[in-house]
Formats: sequence, structure tokens, C-alpha cells
Amino acid sequence: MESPILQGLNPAQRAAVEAYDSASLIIAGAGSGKTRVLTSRIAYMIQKGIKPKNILATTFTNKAAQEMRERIVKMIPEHLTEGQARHIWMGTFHSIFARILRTDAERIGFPANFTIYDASDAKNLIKTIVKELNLADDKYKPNTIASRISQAKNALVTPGAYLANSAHATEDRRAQIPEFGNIYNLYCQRCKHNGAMDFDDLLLQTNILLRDCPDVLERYQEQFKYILVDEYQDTNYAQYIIVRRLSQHHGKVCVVGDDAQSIYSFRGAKIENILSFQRDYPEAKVFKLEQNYRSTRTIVEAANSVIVHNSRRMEKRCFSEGDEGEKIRVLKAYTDREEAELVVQDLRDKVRATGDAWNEAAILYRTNNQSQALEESLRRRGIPYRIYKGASFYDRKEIKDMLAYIRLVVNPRDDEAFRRIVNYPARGIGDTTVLRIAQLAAERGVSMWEAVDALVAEPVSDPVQRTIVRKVAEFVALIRSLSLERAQKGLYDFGMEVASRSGILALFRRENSPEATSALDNIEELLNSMQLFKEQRDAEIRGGEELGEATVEEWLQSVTLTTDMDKKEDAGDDDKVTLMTVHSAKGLEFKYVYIVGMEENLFPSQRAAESPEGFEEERRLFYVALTRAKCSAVLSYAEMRFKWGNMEFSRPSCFLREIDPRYLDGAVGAGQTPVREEAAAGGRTALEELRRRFDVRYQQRAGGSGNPSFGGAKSSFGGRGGAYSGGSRPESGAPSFGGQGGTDSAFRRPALQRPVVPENLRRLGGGAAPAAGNAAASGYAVGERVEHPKFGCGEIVRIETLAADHKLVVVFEEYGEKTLLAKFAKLTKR
DNA sequence: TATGATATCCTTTTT
DNA sequence: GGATATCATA
Repeated sequence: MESPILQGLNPAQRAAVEAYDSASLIIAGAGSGKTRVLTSRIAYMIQKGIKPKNILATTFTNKAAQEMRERIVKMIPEHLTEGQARHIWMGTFHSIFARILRTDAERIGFPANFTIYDASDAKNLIKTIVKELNLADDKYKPNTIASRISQAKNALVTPGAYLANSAHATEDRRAQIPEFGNIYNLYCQRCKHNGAMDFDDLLLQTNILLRDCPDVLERYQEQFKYILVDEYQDTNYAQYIIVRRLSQHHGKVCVVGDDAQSIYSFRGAKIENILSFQRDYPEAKVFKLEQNYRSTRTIVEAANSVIVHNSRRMEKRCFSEGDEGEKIRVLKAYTDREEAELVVQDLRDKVRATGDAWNEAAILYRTNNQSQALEESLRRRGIPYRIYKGASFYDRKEIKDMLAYIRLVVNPRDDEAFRRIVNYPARGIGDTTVLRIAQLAAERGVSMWEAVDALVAEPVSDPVQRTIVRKVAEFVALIRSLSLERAQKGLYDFGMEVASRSGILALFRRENSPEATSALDNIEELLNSMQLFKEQRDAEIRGGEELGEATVEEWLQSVTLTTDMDKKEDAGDDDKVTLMTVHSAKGLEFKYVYIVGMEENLFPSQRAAESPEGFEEERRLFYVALTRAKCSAVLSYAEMRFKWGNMEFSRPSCFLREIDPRYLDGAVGAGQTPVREEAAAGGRTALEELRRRFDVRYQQRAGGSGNPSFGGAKSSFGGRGGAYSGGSRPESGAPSFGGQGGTDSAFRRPALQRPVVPENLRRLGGGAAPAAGNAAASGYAVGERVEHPKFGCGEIVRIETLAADHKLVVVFEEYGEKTLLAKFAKLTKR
């Protein structure tokens, strides 16, 4: 009799499940039932007698792992209990290999209780090193260094290999960071010394472990008889090699992914991994899941019409047999604020008309900062929403402080944690003292904790020193006592002791501000998570699992590797509109999807569009965004948008034009004469035309009073408060455009003149437009040589006109390329 | 040493 | 514009 697991699968899906015993490449188009196939395949394997513990399955997020586990149990309850499902090695690469490293870290020179450094720990350490090496911190920017280190690690280039390769040195010199290799080297030494690994180390060190310890490698090769990798298109080189090593003998690797949805190259993902899987595993069977069960035909076809513009693709043709569905609409707004208004209105109307819940709708954007305008609009209308942002909870200062205490107790060598809390709450241990401790630690070759621990036992004669030592001794005693608590108390009680004995609790209780209240709430939530963690573990133990009590280390690790994204939605409280970046929307689906900010230099982002690969990735990102929609997709863009505090013009995204017009409701930008043409016809400048249109609209909507949607009470254009200085606000109500109107060149080069002093208004009304909103008005010209008091001599290579100023890009002889604002840069012409 | 003022970066996306 | 880092001041 046929397994019920196979029932209801289409032929391609079924074949992919049945082939569980061979290497497989499953190319899964968007909405093609990928998760179902993956879970079915694992369930099928277990049904066929394969032991859960012999299966390694990596997912992109912890949440995906959790959900998959539950689904598998539901599929074959007679074969698999929840407790047994726990034995499947399922999770992100990071969490799985963190777990493996815990058991074998000592083999590669790390303690079993190693700390996991998050991005900000890494950055702080980099800053310390840059400072110690006396390097110019304006060139050695922590972010740049951090991402370079990350790249190296993801490519499995160790510091030794890095320093040995002269090509790297050459490149670093060109990037004006010749010391990078040393920094990288020191950084790794310091991490090791501190008993710490950063995110990338979890993969790099795993590789080192598997490379250097054949017995360990063999053990895991033996263990992981079957390896499944979800979202294979977004794996990096380090992950690729781990999979290769582990599968070396049996070769039973199953990867699932969609090359069209590879969107994480910025963190090292290699689309090549999926593109060349067949070359790497020649015996692999290939399955293509091309039928989309999620979206309407319109959406699937529209998405296809976009993605065909990419050159590097795997052959496949996604189709839907669903309804044709509604056409994709494009909303055009004047400003980002108005865009938010239009989108939120449309969303509200949609939800009301259909009677659907709010959580059927999502608003997606390219960058997190676009959420602000949307949030405002949603709030104003009282629409419930939920916003997904990275790891916001764990980014909170009070949480990081709490964690630092706990980390130091778990691993006293964690210098980053030490630095963070040695004087927090303030206990009179100043920067100088900390510096001295660091020096002492370096001299003795020990960690800062070990240094102070020894120090307080030593006799001190100097009375000034003595007071300092006394203060430090108190800190030592505090951490000591917390260590004791940890040994004696449960997880939650220990957390409570940390909060109270450290003085953090008292600090916030004393203060009666909203911030303090929220800090207390967050700390409470943190403690709750400890309790929850313990209870979950207790339940597993009751379920017959042979596990110890939940430990602080385990909790700590789960906390560092979990983001807000992984949290399960609070039951009953989830009828909310979702706001998130397109990246975070990967793998999700919504009935109604709004994609905002469809503009050049935003989506596609300027940076990415600089290279063909980057540009294609943006297109894939757009593909991901579109294919999230089940029923309808609405795209929007604004003609101007706040950027860096300036209002800038933008043009509709090229991706809008790539959508086959058949699937669009009207042409892009239809229904409105382009501003420039209408301006010319009316004898106005383009800026004036925009203003005129705005006035008309504003009067229609607001009846001439109240706040215009763009600008609001505080003029968007005014920006700084001084915009209206020296005179009363114009009576007309609408914020005014800049005095000096641009010629249409101002539209090609997105820019808006600064507003708005009253005398300029008169000229605006007069219709005789003053010329030159262009680069010439900056008083500089491309090619001109200038001198800067700090940067020395250089040449202007580009001028951009901004609302209020001109942005000059100057290449200095000694300092390289700098972007300066004409108004502020003290340049003299040479 | 704590606070407030001023500089500086930022805007890609996240395990 | 806004968040964060660094600096100046009491």
C-alpha cells in the first residue's frame, strides 16, 4: 500500500520525495510546495526506517526548522513522537554547528563554554584593535573592517592564509587599509584568547575542526547519513565545504532552492553553489517544481516576465493554474509620506471590502528606514501592524548589559563583556583604569578578568591605587557571587540575581521615566524567556528525554542565535498588517502584498546596481517580493523622498517597466502627463509644476486647511527649522518649493532646491524662473582643482545638486575620494 | 565623571 | 533627518 505521505503530491513533488536515497537537486520555484516536499521527504525517510539522528537538515531560520519539525511529526505520528523528532539535526547552519563545536571546541583551541560574539561585540573588538595599533579610525572603519573579516572567513581564508597572499595585500593598499591583514590576525587571536567565536567563526571553525580532526570528521560523516539543505541558493562557501566534507563518502545530499531567489550575496552567499550542484554531485537527480500553488496567474506571469531579464538562470518555467486574478496596480505619489498614505488607504479599503483579516496584508520595502512613514500612516488610521526588524530586542542596551553579566559569569575570559559592565552601573572604574587593566592583561597574557582577579589579591602601597583596587575588588566579588548563584539556582532565579545584584534593576527603578519603565519591561521579558526555556526543557525531560536541566550556557546560546524573526507570533494577538523588508519576507506569503519605494536608486539600490551581478540580485529580490503575493500585488513609488535629510527626486524603478504590461492595470505612470512636459506646456519650471500639482491636490483633499499630506505641520522641505526664518510662514498653507527653480536638468539629476525664504516666493509667483538649479549654481565645476584645509589638494570629479546644497565628489591626492557639501566644505580654488 | 553639545556616519539587505 | 560617537565643560 502506498504511503499516505505521497498522496496529494504532484508527479514532480512525489518523485523528489521518493528519491530520498540519492543525491538530489530540487529546484523549487516560488510557491511550488517546497517545504511540503522537504518535510515529506524527511517523513518518508523516517517511515522507511531511517533514524532521525542520522538526518541533518539545515534551514535558513530557526523558525523554519521549528515549523518543519512540527509538520513532520504531524505527518507520521505513528512513527515519530515529538521527542523523537528532536533527534533530527534540524536548524540553521549556525545553530547546528555551534552545538557541534560545543562538544569538540577544545580540539581546536577553544573552550567548550566559548562565547558567541554578535556583530556589535565584533565591532567593538575591532575598534579596540584599531586604537591599539594607532591607526586612523577614519580609514579603518569598524563596519568596513568587520565586513572584510566576514568575507574572508566565509571564504575560509584564515589570517595566516590572508597574510601569505600578496594579492590581498595589494588590494588592501589600494583600499587604503594596508594594515587590514594585521587587524584580521589580531582579531582572531583576541577572539581565541577570549574564548569567543563570532557568527562566521561558527562556520569557519567547524571547517577547521573537520579539516584537522579526522576522527571528528569521521564521526559526523557516520552520523549524518543523509543531509538536506534548504535555501541552497543562499549558502556560502564555508557552508558549501561543510556539506562537501560531511557527505564525502555517502554523497546523499539533497539540496532545495531556487536560483531566482538568491538574495544574500552581501553576506557571502554564492549562487554558484546551486548553479553548479550537478557538477559537484554528478550522480544527483534533478527535480523541478514548477507549478505555483500560491499565486494568481497574473502574479506568476508578471514575476516571470521580470526574471527573464536575468542572464544567469537555471532553466525552468513557473506556472499557475489558479485564477487569473487582478492586475498589478502601480500607485504613484509625490512624496514618501504621500506614498505611505496612498498605500495604507488602499490596503484598508482592500481589507474592508474583502472582509479579510489585517494579517492577510503585508507591506514590503527595500530598506528598513522606509517603515517610518508607513508606520505613521498606519498609526494615524488605527490599523494594527507588526514590524519586523532584525534583532531589535537583543539590541537594546539594557538587554545587552544583562547579557554581558551573564556572559562574563559563563566565560570570564570574555573581555568584551568585561569592558561593557566593569563600570556599569557606574562604580567609579574610569576609562583610565580600564585601559590599565587591559594593559596589565596584555602584559601578563591573560584576560582582563584574570588580570583583575589576580590584582586584588596583590598588596598595594599607593593609597590612590588602593581606592581603585578596592572598587575593582568589589566588582570581582560581585561576579564571584553571581557565579555561585549560577551553580545553586535555577535559570530564572539566577537571572533575577543578576538583575538585582548588578544594580541594573535599582538603576531603572530609581528613575521614573518612560524609558526606565520600558527597560524594566524588557528585562522582565528576558527573565521570562529564561523561565520559558527551563519549562520547555522540563517538559522534554518529562517526555522521557535523557537531558539535563536547562543550563545558562544553553540559554545564552539560544539567545544569541535567535532573532526576533524566529519568535512565534503571540497567539490571538496576530491580526496585524506585516511590515518588513523584502529580505525578511523570503519564504512567507500574504494575500495582499504592497511593495513600496519602487524607485531607481532605492529598488534597485544604488550600490547594488553598480555591478551587473548586484543588479541581477536586485531583480531577484524584486522577484521574491512579487511572488509573496497570493491574490494581489500593488506597487508604489514616490517622485520625491527624504534622503539624508534632503528631499530628493526619484524616478520610477526600471523594474516597473520590465513587468509585461499585460499584467499591469494601466501603464506605468499613466493617467498623468510627465511633469516635465506639462511644465513646458504651461511655461513653468518643473519644480513649479510639481508645486502647482501639489497645491491642487492639497486643496482638493484638505479643503485648503489642515495639514497637507506631504510635509505635515512641519514642512518637509524646510528641513531645518530656519527655513522660514526672517518672515512669517506663507499664508497659502502649502509648503513652498524652493525659490530657485531648476531647469529640467534638475529632474535628470534628482535634486530639489532648498526652500523658501519669503522674498523668493514672490519670484515663484511671478513665473519668471530664475535659472540654474544645476551644478553650475554650486560655484564649482567638474574638473576644477580645489584645496581643503584637511584633505589638501584635489580635483572635483562630480557635482550633484541637492535640495539645499551641492554635493561635491572630490578626489584628493592624499586622501582619495571624498564627498563634501559645497556649503560646508571650506574649499579654496587653486 | 556625568552631562550636554557637537561631529559623523548613515542607508541595502541578516545568521 | 536621526542615531550614535566623541568632545568639551562643569
